[in-house]
Amino acid sequence: MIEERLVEALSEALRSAAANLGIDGDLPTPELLVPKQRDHGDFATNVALSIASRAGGRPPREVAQAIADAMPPAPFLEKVEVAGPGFLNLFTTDDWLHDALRALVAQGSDYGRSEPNGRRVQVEFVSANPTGPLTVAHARNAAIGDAVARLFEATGWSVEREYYFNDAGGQMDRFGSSVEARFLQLTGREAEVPADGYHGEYIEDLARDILETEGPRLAALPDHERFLRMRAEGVSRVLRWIEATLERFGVPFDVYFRESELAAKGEIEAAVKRLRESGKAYDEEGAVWFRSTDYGDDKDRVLVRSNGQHTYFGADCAYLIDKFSRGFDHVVYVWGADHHGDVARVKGAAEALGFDPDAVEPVIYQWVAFLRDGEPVPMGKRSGNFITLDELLDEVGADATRFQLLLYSNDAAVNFDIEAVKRRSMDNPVYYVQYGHARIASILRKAEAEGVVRRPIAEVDLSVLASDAEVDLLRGLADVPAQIAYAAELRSPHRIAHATQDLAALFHRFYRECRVVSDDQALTQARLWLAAGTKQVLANLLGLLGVGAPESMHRIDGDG
RNA sequence: GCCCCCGUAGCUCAGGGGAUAGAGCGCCGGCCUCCGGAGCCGGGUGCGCAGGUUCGAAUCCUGCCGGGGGCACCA
Repeated sequence: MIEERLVEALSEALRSAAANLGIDGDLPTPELLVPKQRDHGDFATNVALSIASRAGGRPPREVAQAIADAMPPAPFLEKVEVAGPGFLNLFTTDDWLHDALRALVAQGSDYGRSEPNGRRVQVEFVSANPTGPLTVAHARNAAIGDAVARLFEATGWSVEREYYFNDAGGQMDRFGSSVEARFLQLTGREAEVPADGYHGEYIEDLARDILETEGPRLAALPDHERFLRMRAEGVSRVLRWIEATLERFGVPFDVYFRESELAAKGEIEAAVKRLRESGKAYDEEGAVWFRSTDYGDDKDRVLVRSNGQHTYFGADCAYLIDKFSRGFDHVVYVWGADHHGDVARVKGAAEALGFDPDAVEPVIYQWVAFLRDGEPVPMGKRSGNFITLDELLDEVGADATRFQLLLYSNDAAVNFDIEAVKRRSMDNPVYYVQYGHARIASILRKAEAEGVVRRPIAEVDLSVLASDAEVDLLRGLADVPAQIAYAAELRSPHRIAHATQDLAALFHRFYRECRVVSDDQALTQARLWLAAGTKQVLANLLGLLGVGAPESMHRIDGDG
């Protein structure tokens, strides 16, 4: 809010200075930056530098001075200085920081969030085929997808989380055959799990559960019927596992979408028809192809195979139709690095189908390698050799897992050392942040126990918060809405994770230097509100990551 | 071969074209008569290489080098 006012004032000064300097044409909107060094002011702008070349050879500093001289009075603005090559450094009074704290207290859990923008976005993520439990390989997708969804929510979007799965493809057939074989074995019949089937122990668990709940009579069904039944029984059970795991992980889906619905609704045919009409689909060698090379793909892609079955990509096109038919303004796909090659053709397909390709947004993240004390953890679902997400959550806990997975840029391939993350120490920064929150909670409890009653913040003089530690903390709190907006714009939850750490650090320093509850009642009141505001913001930020903000933490004894 | 991501401190990673590039871990040294020491303070080294754009480049562009991943009518 102060930023807007300063930009307004700067714009006015710029217009006036430009007229005097003989600069015509469009003027840029001055951009504010926060200088790294305090003596460079509270805010700065390089607008003089960016227009100096248009000022008839005048040095940038002279242009900057002209703008400074033309600055109208602005609320909270104390002085303007010309510095360096031609920066304008803006020095503000602390009043706006006090206003920011009051706004934060008034808005509570809404602080940092934007007003509803009336737009709907679908975030599709995880989307693992239900051939087995979710593994650690799915964890980053779930963490990023949910956090991105939360960032959309925080910036005013109405969000739907969707899980898409293939319930009828070749992979599912092999899964079905595997379950069927185990089931037959349990009923005493000769059967082999196909070599390319699923050999994990959990397949036997599924078969046993089906046997217990459905009875051995299923073995007597005609072969094909039995196979279909086994596949369906297996899928529904695995889906229940997946839903339970995701719930533990704090990831609620609104819709589980089966691929088979697309064909059932006739959307595969509709997609092919629309693509043909747009001239982007053609027949060759008995198959139907999409001219994805028109959209930057390196080769055209098959939509419908020569045997009449649609491809995954064909289903993707139909799925686009389905998504947009549900009225979303924007659809997001959260994809691992292996899908980067799909970006061009899916956006291309959207365009060919008559949708805005910019409304189709893949969020790509790089792989995470799971280690145990530096040794890679082997993966491989078919072999049954993997760590499930449930096991990871048992070992590490949901909060530490999510925070660790959201700590790095989506573009960074990360290592997740299970032993290191498990260690309840500074090895996992989540505890640093949560500790900050718990520490504030403890202070507030202490104040209450001592009978200190917080007066309404409107009656509290916040100007007593004058030390560096206090002002820095106030600044940190005031900057949070901008941080959230920027993280959301970039679809970068890791920025939020870093913001929580920065804020916790600001608080810990404040705590060290400033005693909150003291004999000075005026100071105590102001500091209690500062602490309470910090607690609120830490909780809000952690909430964006799906990480809990505990009121207390267990003390660590010894090596914990 | 083509495509995507990465290369910043000993390690793991932040860094929005701006001024003196940051954090955590690890290492060394301090700090509890006091609201939670899972904390605080201090100590130092770095943008892979070469060009280009710019008043200004870790950031944008090109090439090279190094690391990771992906390129089926599999579905």
